[in-house]
Amino acid sequence: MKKVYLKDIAKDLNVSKTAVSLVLNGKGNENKISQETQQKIIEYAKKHNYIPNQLARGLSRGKSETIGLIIPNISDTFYSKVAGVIERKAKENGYTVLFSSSYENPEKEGELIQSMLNRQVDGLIIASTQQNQKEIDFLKKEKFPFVLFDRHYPSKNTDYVVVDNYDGTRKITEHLLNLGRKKIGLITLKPGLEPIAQRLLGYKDALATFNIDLDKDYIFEIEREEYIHEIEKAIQSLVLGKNPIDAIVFSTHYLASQGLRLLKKLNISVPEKVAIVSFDELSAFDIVDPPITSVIQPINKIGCSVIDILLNKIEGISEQGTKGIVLETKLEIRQSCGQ
Amino acid sequence: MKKVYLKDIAKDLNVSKTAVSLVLNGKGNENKISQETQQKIIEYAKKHNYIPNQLARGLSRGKSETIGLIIPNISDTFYSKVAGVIERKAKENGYTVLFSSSYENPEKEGELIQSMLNRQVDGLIIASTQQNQKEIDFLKKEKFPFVLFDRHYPSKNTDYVVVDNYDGTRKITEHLLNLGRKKIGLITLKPGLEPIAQRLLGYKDALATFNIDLDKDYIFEIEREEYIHEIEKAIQSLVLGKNPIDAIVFSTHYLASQGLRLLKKLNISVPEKVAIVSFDELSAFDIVDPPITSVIQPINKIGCSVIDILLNKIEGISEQGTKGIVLETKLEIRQSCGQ
DNA sequence: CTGAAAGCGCTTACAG
DNA sequence: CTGAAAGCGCTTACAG
Repeated sequence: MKKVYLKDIAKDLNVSKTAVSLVLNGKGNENKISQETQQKIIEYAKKHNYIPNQLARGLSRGKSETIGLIIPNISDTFYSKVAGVIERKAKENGYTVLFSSSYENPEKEGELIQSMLNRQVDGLIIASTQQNQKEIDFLKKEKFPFVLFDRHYPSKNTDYVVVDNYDGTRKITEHLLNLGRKKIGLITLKPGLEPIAQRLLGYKDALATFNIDLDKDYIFEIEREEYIHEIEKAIQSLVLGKNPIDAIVFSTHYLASQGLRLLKKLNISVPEKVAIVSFDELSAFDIVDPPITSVIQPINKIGCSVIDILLNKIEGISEQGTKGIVLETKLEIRQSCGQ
Repeated sequence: MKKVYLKDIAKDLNVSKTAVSLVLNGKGNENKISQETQQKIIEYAKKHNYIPNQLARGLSRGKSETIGLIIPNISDTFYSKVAGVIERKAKENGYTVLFSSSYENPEKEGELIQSMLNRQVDGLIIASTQQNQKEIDFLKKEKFPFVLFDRHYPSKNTDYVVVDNYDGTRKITEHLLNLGRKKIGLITLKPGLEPIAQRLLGYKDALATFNIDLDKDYIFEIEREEYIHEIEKAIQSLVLGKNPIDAIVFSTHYLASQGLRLLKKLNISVPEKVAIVSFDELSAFDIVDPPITSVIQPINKIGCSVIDILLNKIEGISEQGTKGIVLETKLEIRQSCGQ
């Protein structure tokens, strides 16, 4: 069975390519093509398993019905879950999604943006490394539809969807303070990303609210690629140092789980001796020993908001300016913070 | 800044489109285009931010440099991790990956295959619902490059990469038996998927090896979409029934974590009263209370093997027949099985 | 209602 | 070394 093309159908059925194209795109009626002809064409297409070439179609129409999704890492729970929501919503609207991971590498991210543009995606969704000013400016200048999520460029006027990282960390730190913990460490990542900056701020402001002086030795800013190694030093210093802490705030789920692993190894009782809380979570955090108190991100809302904004942009419904959405997080109190 | 095309470069530089195309595709030297001209073209392209249209390129060359990945659910850890590996490897070889989730819906899977074909992907990777004989046959007939993973069609002669589900479950069940557990329940999914069938077999054969009669009441085959609800009944029946078990084998990570949640709720001590083990794991299973003994799948190897086979197929290096790879699993003994 | 034709933006023999 | 031209497989005014 050889491949069949539009022209084959047209020839075999003694109609024009135009007619075939129109009918197969559901424009038969509005172009007043006889029911009989339409029937004939549709049946033939089905019978011979006609597969329209989207490349040709896209080229001709200047639209690919594809959305590009660039995230730090598809294997990370948070991103894979958001990706799931985005994909589902995109599909519902007739779009396929092309995804790629930047692995936090700005150059790679730049290349990915280029590559997506090459492929004529109709729009772009990016959880950025925040170090590609140039590309973002380019997209803006070209008025190319895109929306940032999770990490945006606060200084730039773009569409974005983020959660309130400041508020989340602040709430959770204050929760520890309310429980009487006074010496609270923070294990977070090296500066560079807006959410991380916000989480640091939230922690600091919570302490300030309770009139507790900030102890620089209580804050560890870890290199992401080296976190397994560096977090060990951080924990040891916080727990076994001269002035041991009684609680730790972890700014990501992987820092929290690794931190807990190490605390267990050191036989530090959690939460009795050291209470811990995490920004973001893993799906088993509720059955961990002890269950980890976490700041929960509204995954579904994030994905839906992103797609909504993007599709409106693509379809030109809302060209008036840009839209920034900041979503609330939710505190999930579990045992690790000492309730 | 308006968009620039091949023809613009050619015109502005007073060379032919051919020359521009050749140079930009790195074929300048082999076509003996003067260094000077090449330089000129490359600079111009960079300066004006020339973005070649991959749709046009693909259409013209009959190759899209894209791979389609169809999985049950991108949000599931296992698939998102394999997807990560596949994406990385694909990228290294110049391919972008188009991904879509079937959500275990055969019709949807069929549509996705069609859609990917429409988009002229060069090859397809599928973790199938195993209910699309027709599509698979079609791909085979067309000699379209594709490889199945995780779930394949045992009766069909295709390329595939799976793990030894039978062996994994058997090993882990025997481990329980060796520890003296005799009344071992199985909580698994309704039949339909090859891995699930194999896991059931492994469990049964392990019991047989130890001369233990199979008790039908100990096996619960759960409807996936209803698992939260159904597993509750299963656990209650196994644990609180007239003939309570002393161990449970869970055939997936989400069944295991949900099962443990329920056992905790019922105040059943694990592993003292009931030992549990899981096929596959979540990343926090080692810090869960108690840490869950699991059969680990070689994620990285799965992804690499899949890509290897597919790329060979696409590039026509190995047309001779099909290749089936069965990878070994690893037992990770933790506390939940009573060691 | 229908058909011939131009065009989408590339690549690639082919002739010089 | 280079250019004109055909072709990839569609869509879509436009003329009838």
